[in-house]
Amino acid sequence: MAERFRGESTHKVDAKGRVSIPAAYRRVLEAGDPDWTTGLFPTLILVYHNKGRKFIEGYTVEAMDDLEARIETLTLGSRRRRYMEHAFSTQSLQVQIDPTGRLVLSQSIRDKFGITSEAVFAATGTTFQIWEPAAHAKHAAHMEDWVDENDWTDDGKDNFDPLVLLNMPPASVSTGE
Amino acid sequence: MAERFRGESTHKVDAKGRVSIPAAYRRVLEAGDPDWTTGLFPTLILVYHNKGRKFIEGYTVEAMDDLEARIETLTLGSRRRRYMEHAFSTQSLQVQIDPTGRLVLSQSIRDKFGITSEAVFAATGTTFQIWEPAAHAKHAAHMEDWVDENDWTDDGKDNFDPLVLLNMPPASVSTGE
DNA sequence: TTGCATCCCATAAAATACCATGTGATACAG
DNA sequence: CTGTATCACATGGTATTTTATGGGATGCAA
Repeated sequence: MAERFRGESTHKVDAKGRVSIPAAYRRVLEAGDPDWTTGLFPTLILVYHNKGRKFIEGYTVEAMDDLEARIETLTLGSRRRRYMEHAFSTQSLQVQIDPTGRLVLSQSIRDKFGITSEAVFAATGTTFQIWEPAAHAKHAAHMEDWVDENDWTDDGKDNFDPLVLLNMPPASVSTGE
Repeated sequence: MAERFRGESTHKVDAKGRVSIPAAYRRVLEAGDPDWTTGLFPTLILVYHNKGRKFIEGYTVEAMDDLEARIETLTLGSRRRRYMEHAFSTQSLQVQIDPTGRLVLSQSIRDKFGITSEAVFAATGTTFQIWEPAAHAKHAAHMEDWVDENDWTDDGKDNFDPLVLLNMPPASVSTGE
């Protein structure tokens, strides 16, 4: 099992757009970069399409290879495939961590996500997200609200445990075609 | 079946947030870390989301792999899935036991759970919990109250045996979507 | 020449490694 | 068995190393 991104933290973004990547994430990026060896600085991929999301998504080289392999299983020339390419190839960029553990977010990307002096890093396992702090807070509150709106168990709303979410049949989704 | 955490104990937390892990738990953590061999120090995962709970939860590497595999069966992009990722990846961290059998709880985590000079460790089988002592006492009392409030058998409240709890159909849950 | 993007250097605070001790449990020799 | 040596555990302190963050100088391209 590949190493996974864990944890969340907030970091300063300076006038040049430099941000420190949480040290714990660096270990994962190193492990997920086939070309990395001690002394080198790992490469990662940032996906900045923002259809339905307000964060930049960070992938290890390995994780992006996997995702691309999955995209390539879609029918060549299909809309779905073109859209995935648009979202994950066109609107992404490959960057390298600098010697002090930082990466640079260009002005245009910062503008796109409203990032100014600080950014929140939130891990989700195989990827991590970079958010404008207020947007992240709002998103987190949204998720809590969703949980609060439902009565998940016979044990009262105050005793919700996320694990009950595993005890249910998956929700169905439309295929869109 | 993997080894299981058992027992409870209280340990000092020093100014740096260091706490000894009960020696008995260490054996379980070692057994549950695929990379561990004699002489090494096992890795574990701490989950600190506190929706409906007031404790930090400790997982072996193996137990967390299992949980993640289950999370990955949820539909990618569904609310449920995102919530699980938020709870168990974003609000978690991987740590390693140090040579003296301790782990470090950062200031922010200690603040979140009100932990200051002492912490209670309580085993629950596949995971263990870390509590602020007073919160743990309250929680324990709460559980006893719950038992006392119900008439479980025809044998009178003073003759309650927890094993009767096994003689009941599981409670149903809502799907929330 | 002005706006960026790099590279190099600097530093305070935080995290980690390293070393030390008392104490209780355990093993072992006599 | 019984005194003693050994070991594991819980806990404390100090020394190093990593982080996170800042600034300036350099190169280049619009």
